[in-house]
Amino acid sequence: MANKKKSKGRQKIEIKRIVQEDSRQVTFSKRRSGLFKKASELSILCGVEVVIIVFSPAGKAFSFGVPNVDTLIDRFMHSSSSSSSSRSDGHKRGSIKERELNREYMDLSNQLESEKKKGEKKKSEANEKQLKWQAHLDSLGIHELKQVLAELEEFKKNIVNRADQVLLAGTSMPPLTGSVNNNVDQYAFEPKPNIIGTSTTAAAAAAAANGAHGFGYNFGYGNFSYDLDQGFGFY
Amino acid sequence: MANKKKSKGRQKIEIKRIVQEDSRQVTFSKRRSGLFKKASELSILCGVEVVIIVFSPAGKAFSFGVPNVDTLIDRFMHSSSSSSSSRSDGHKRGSIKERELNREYMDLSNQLESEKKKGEKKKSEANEKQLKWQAHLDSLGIHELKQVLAELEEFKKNIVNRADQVLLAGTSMPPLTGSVNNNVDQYAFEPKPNIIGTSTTAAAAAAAANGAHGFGYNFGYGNFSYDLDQGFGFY
DNA sequence: AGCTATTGATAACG
DNA sequence: TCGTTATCAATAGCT
Repeated sequence: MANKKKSKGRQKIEIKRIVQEDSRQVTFSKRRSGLFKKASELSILCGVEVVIIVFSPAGKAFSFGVPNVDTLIDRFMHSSSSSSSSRSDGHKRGSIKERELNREYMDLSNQLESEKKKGEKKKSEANEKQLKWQAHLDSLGIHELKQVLAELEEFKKNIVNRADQVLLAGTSMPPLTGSVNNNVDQYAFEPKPNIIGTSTTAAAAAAAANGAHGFGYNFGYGNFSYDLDQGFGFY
Repeated sequence: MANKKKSKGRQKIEIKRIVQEDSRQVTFSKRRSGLFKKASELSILCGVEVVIIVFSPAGKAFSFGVPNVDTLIDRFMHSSSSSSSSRSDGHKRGSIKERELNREYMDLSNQLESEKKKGEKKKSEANEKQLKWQAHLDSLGIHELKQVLAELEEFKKNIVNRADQVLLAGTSMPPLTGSVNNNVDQYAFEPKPNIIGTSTTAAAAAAAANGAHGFGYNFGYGNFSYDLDQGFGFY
């Protein structure tokens, strides 16, 4: 049958950090390109000036500007409070308009996010979950398995971080970090980050997404589970 | 029934200045919106920082920035400039020198860290799970954490084994050992004090879930997150 | 501000 | 990184 598809074509994706390094890099490249193109079109179609700057995690800056980046940035800074440090505490001159816009984006993203909720039952015994997990594993392709592995790595790193933390705070023992892939994220476990503006922790909306097809892994300290919709967890 | 089309739908257009005042305005509005959305997605998907400024002919400035417009512009200016683009096909990226960027990035993070924390709690099932998880982790001593790690390793092995099976059974692929380069990003909502024009910042809910308040892990099949206010959770 | 019909962008693969 | 293709997402033209 000549119905052999050459590829699955574009698939829908959730807007959240791409874990796989290479995929993320590819997407970054493609989308940055697309973004610049869009900006270009906007400027031409509507006769407006646009500047975009993108900082990659590595610290590289990619910029785009019509008619010219520097000029526009200059103008922007002169037309607004150029004092760079004035955001120590949340909102300032919050106009109604900006508030609305913020909300707009919130809603927008919420839509994208809440799309993954097709809640079902949940909560079954660990054994049952484990069986499902096995079944699930069997159904995964190599790519998906790699994905899960990658995620697991991240998960592990944070436990390691937590361990290091404990060590630093208390007894003195050799850090676990040494035995694990370093490259440990600095912001991992210990909470410090904070948000400046509004923002209702989106966990709420997502939280509604109640369980589903999960599976679990039982061990000494509890039931470690992984849920298709909810991810890893302890019970 | 005469299947009357409700509209001609989208038609192909040339990328050149839209003459019709009204249409141009509408397009400006729509496309600007789309551009910001794309930027938001790029920042979330790839964990990068983005800033966009659009000057309307009237002199209004519309801006978008993750995590914050001013900060990024400052960084950009301090790191040098250049690299612009003009006209239609403006795919262009300019490499900016980096070096100090890392340090500045750190400073930025520290600033964000010292921000005030707002406490708001929501009760839901998921939230309870988060609390449980947090409590669980906190209660663990270094020894237990090591145990968890060990279990995690075993857990991983199972996945790897499964992957190997897949590999053996199917096409051959490169070794399956994905070390993940994690980079928890911090986003902040922060309306820019733009005098003229509207300013938006939108990491949106997805970003919040991804690390604004704490940090998040995105699993391909679910999420696992830690929030300053809500602790660990999955959804 | 909504609604489609289409075009345009791009995720998954080779 | 580049090319292909199937899909998904953005949006031009109307109301």
